[in-house]
Amino acid sequence: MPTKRNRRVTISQVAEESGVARATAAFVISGRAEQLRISQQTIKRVQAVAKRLGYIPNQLARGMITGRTQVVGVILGGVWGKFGQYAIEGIREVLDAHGYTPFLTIHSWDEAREAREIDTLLRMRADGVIVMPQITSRKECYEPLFKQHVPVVFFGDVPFDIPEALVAAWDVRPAMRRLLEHLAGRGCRRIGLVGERFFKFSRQRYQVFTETIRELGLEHDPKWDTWAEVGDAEHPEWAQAIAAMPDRPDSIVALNDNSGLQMLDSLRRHGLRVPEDIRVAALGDTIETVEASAQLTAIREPVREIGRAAAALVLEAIRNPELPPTERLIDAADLVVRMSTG
Amino acid sequence: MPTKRNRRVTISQVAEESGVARATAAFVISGRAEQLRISQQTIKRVQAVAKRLGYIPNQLARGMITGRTQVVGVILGGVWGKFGQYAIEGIREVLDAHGYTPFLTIHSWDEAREAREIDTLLRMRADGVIVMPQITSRKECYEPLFKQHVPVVFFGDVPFDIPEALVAAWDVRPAMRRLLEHLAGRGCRRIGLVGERFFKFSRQRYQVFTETIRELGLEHDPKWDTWAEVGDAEHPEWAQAIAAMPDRPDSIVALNDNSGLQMLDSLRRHGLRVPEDIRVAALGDTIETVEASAQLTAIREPVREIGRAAAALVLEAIRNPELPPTERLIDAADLVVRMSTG
DNA sequence: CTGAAAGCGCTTACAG
DNA sequence: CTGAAAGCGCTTACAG
Repeated sequence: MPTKRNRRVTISQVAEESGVARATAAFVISGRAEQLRISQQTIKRVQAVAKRLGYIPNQLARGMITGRTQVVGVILGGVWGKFGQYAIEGIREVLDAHGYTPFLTIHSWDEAREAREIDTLLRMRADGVIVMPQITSRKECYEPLFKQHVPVVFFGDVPFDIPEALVAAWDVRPAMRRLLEHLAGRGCRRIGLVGERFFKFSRQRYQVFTETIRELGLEHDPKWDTWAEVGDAEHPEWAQAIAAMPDRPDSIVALNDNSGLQMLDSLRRHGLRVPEDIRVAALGDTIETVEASAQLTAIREPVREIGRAAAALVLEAIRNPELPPTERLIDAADLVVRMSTG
Repeated sequence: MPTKRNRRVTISQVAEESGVARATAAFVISGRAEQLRISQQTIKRVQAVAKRLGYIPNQLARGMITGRTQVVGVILGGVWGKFGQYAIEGIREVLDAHGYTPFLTIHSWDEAREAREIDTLLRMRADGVIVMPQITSRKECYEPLFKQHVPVVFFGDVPFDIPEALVAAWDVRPAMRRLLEHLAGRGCRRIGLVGERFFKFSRQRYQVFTETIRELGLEHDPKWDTWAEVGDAEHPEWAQAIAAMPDRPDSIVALNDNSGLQMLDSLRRHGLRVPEDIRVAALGDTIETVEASAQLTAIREPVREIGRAAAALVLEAIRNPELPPTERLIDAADLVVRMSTG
């Protein structure tokens, strides 16, 4: 018989080779040697042997014992655009500092896929999960995580049927104000809106929108609003009603850049010139569609910061299972002026 | 004392609740019930109980026993551009079909980061690794994987000091031919080149370039060539020499789109008009820099297909540790004509 | 510091 | 099918 393949160096071998007890070696390796008042000399020796033998701790075994894998699942939509990169970097920065590893997965904007990824993370016994929810996913999708008491932090937004959750997201109030002031500065007075109803925060953003309109003394008529009813579909017909209005708005605020880009496209199809006839500005600047977004005035979402907040929150929840529902809101209002507002 | 947190349902509980032996339950759950000639009735019962209890197998425990985690580490540069998305989708498609899970990590074009990610995958006992090597990384970086006999498949290219490896990459010969024929069709005769020396395949691409030049009866003078000596740095000075040449080339082929984009920029800085004075065309169309790449004629790299090949190869290597060094080359020559060739 | 021991949740031969 | 058992590699309390 050949020797068993993949036979790795174990802590027992390190102990034996060092001439110490297994417990001693284990304490040295896990960096808690002081607890046992182990001499510096012994520590050095064990460390040297571990290095020489190429010892690499088995996280599986560790996880079995401690009940902690030190892994946090991260479910993204996909790896398009800068959004994902910044989000990951922010998340990783914080997890790293606390000895946790992100386990990155991707739902590709597919509900079934998202459910599968969640199942995988559950089997892998991730200690917690950070998820950018798929736009049509509902509470049911995350139920398995809740049932197993795996802390879930929602990144950016929450399905609206999950009223209480751990959330790290953008505080859009300052951004909304900045956006509307920018439009007002361009002479706009009559402000319409375009957005997607699916998420809780999208709805809250609408409220922020109407409140800010009022504060700034601008006009808003709900009949100028356009709401997407389906997830990813395109909406070339959106601007049809707007184009036909005698008293149409002079500008449109988009609750996210995706709907802003689609509105931009739709306005043109229906013969409206941007920015001459109508201006468009969006919350969020994730640049999914590149050429188009180069034309859309928008406010950058502080993705990296939200990533950090999300990671910090999931770690808190891992440490304290009793942590109540929490919303961490990051404000930022970094305006990028482009063609769509002239 | 509170009950221990995170206490999950175990196979023993499923067995007990089903009134069968633990071994029986284990066989049913792992889908090998026939081996023990377990009755359909028992199978149904155990499955029903498992479902009712919300049993989720512990992959850690499984991995401990079998020596296989069913996890394949995937190390990408980052999640910018379409490249990553397509690569992941291709990889996942194949891994999924074989019961493996991709463990996605990102080196962010940082050598130290790449080494850390590798260490993490080693601790997690990934069964194999697919890596898009960081451009300046050398053999040393992957040594820990080799030492532990973890199969490594290089995606797209290999550091040049690793002569023998498992590789899934693009067969650029047909693409090169297509690109040069396209340039010839635009009246080009004198072809220069720009590229990065760091990788093995970049070097091979040069050979393919010169051979194809010869086959097509085109001209090439090595003094027209530009080689990047450093990784990610920008090279605004690149075109200086070219602009000054009395007998300069009428077109430049880039060995990847990044160097093509930089050359495009550099040519303009030095007063050359593209495509009037000089044309540029690239191998690879990963669209990292968006606005710029909208101008660069290029041939798409078959990233999704390479992903599939890479995944298939790593699975073979996991099954057969004796698998000799292998190169899986995918050919594709999907030309996208843009401004840079007029 | 040592040494023996229990136990994490599972797989897997083995005798019945 | 059952039942008892070994073992994967580790952590962790415990008596010395």
